[in-house]
Amino acid sequence: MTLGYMEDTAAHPAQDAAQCQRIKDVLARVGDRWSVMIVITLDGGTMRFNELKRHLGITQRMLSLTLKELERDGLISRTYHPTIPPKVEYALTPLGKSFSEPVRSIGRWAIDNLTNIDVCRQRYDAAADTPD
Amino acid sequence: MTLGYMEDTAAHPAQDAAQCQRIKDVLARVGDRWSVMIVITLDGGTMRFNELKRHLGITQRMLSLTLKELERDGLISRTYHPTIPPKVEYALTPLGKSFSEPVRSIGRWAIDNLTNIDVCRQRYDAAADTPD
DNA sequence: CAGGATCCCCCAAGATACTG
DNA sequence: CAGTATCTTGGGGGATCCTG
Repeated sequence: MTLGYMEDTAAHPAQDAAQCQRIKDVLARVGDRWSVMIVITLDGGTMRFNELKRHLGITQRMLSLTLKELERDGLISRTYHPTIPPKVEYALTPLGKSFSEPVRSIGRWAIDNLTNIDVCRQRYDAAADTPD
Repeated sequence: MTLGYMEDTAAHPAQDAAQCQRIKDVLARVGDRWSVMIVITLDGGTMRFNELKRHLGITQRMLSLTLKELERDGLISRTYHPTIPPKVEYALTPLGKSFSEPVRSIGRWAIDNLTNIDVCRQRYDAAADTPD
């Protein structure tokens, strides 16, 4: 599988289609805004629930849901300390850490090209204002 | 900027916050399902509108909108051939190609860890069924 | 063929309130 | 503190029809 052209080949059409679907699934999870932000954040070290909440400016609900999904996928671990008040720590698993690498490369690209994209947008918008 | 912990530091709080926001913006564009799929597909070579449409199983509307955004961001180029019938070719720009690299690394990670994630999910779901 | 214009639906995600 | 439960809404995105 090449990640490039992904059309059905005469050779193994159904298999490719299935693979593509699976990749879409993973990318859906991975592409999710909050998932990415959480992974990036936890890459900096273990954090508690409300720490993440404040840090990301995410709502309680979305944080809770996203963390559960990430834990289900094995990307993060949840450690509950039955103290009073309770304390729950979230951290990247080895799988999560391996995932954070390509994610960081995307992040780095984003940083490196922020202004680049801005220039493109301005040029595009300017051209739209002056049609011809 | 480290992409790790991104909390306000005493040093430059506002700047960090602004950067984070920008990164979120770019990731929002980049994280978009169709944007990623289109970039991956075009990484395989130039394609026409309906080719992309068939290939991705995307609706006309979404394809049109997403292509416009990608063009605005300078990731893809649009070449119009005023023939009859008209012919429009889409291709990655150099910026788009540079972006496709980290995207491909994510794709590769996804492929490498599909089964890995499946196992984690099954284990998680099984544990949920047998709550201790 | 390449797309613009419209209508419409559904659910992702925010806000709010409550609990162990 | 670390969540769950419930209600509500914006807009993402599909379907359909139309044009140069």
